[in-house]
Amino acid sequence: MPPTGSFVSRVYALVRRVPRGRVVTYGQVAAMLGHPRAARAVGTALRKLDGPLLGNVPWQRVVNAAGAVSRREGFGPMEQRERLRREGVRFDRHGRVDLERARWEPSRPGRSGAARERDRS
DNA sequence: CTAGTGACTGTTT
DNA sequence: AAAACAGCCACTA
Repeated sequence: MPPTGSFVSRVYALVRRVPRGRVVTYGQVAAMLGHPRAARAVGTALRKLDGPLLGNVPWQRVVNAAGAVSRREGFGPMEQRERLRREGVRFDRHGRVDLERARWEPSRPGRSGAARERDRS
């Protein structure tokens, strides 16, 4: 387990708050934690996810600035894309998410409420 | 303390 | 649109 209060544990804590069907970017997470230039370190943190945390941290909801699933060692982006699809996240033909629509921001209302009203028009 | 190591990102080819 | 580059960073050996 990462030390309480460490950058890594704070990344996990934040990602846990991302709702189903919504995504955030590495850079966004870094910025929200007060380290706007630590996007890469966020990826490093998620890469080390294991044990019980794997089941408690919705790591699939973190994508890169282009809205795509980043490449990594081990397994391909298949699993992450599948997990997101299962939550209702749509991908375009380039395998990218429409961040304008799916990006989650704590301040911004979710799919229910004002946002739905806004999208109708 | 020094040197890598990437689930990153904005800029430039 | 895609690839190469160059900063950036927490973490690890």
